[in-house]
Amino acid sequence: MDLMSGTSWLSDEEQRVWRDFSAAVNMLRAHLEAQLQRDAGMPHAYYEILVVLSEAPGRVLRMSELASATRSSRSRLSHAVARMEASGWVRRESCPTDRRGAFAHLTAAGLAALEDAAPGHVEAVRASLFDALTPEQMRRLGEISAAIRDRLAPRCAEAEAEEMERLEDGERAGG
Amino acid sequence: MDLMSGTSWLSDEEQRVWRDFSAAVNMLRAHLEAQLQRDAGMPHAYYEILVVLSEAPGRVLRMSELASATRSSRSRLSHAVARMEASGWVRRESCPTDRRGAFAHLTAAGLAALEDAAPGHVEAVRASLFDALTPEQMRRLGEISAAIRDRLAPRCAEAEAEEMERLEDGERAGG
DNA sequence: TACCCCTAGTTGAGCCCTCAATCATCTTCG
DNA sequence: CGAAGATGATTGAGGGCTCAACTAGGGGTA
Repeated sequence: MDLMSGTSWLSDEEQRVWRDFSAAVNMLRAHLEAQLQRDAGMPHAYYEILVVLSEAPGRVLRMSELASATRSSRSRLSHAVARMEASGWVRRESCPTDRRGAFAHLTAAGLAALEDAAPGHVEAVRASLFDALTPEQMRRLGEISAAIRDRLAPRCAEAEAEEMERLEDGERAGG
Repeated sequence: MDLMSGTSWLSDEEQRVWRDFSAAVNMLRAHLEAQLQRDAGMPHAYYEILVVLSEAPGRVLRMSELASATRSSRSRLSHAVARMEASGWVRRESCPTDRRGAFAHLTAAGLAALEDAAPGHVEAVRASLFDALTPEQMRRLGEISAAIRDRLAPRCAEAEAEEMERLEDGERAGG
């Protein structure tokens, strides 16, 4: 058997679903990103950071926890928080018990920025997503999303683990 | 009545659906983007351009048509095609009947790059999306996606039209 | 103590995207 | 014809993201 014929291509229906899904998601993302950027002067990723911080006890979180809560890489979060600190929305403080660590505090200005941004964003989400769906579709979308999330979440850990093994094993395979 | 109380916030269920959806979509995008970048050395946006071009009659398309087929801005497409031309995947040619216009041709190298990239990408889509869903969920996702797409597609045109009107009308509203 | 490895976080380069401005050309209409 | 405006496409600046390298501090072991 050869490689190409081993590939299982998408059926017509799968292809149609994939293209519609892709189009819908791209348009939705672009729409919400533009709304937030235009009306609140922040990218959606920063909005999510503000939301997570605002819900944390004391409105403080370790950088690592903030990264995993926003499903973001440390690097990305670090860049983002640096910029948000320059905007006065977040303040960084080093951890006394582990001097490698850092806390990210939501400032009053950051909370205010979030409160300014939220109504417009929520309305945009409602108008572009929920208003397009029946209640049943909304419920279905929740189930489908959870299934995709649960399928993908372990993969990230797996990928890391495999990478580890590969590095540790070196090359043992001969033929 | 005041502004804030006029905001209709999301219900608990809406909020849960939105967060799951958001997480699922972000993870899926990141996963597919990384797979394509790692295994084929191209971003997903470029892959889509190659797909659309490969399906066009003669494997040629006007820049504008390519832009609208990929739901991309002219600017973005222009940058992308410039880079893809440097990779030898696309060749640009000016239109003889309208000298403002340009054609984008898929080259043999571009087609080869697409054919190399496709199996891995398709398998990633299958593994991370379709394998997570039952056949019924897949069908539902298609319907939901189409609904969102149809809801958003006219909005783009509307937004432009409103922008036009706003510019033409000037400010007539006094209060 | 010295060594080694692991973890927390930052940094810089390079790439892609958006926005606004620009260029060149077509079109319309007086 | 000629000026004004619309259209097709490009450009450059600025910002966010990823990847890989790096800094710095913790934790175990001999």
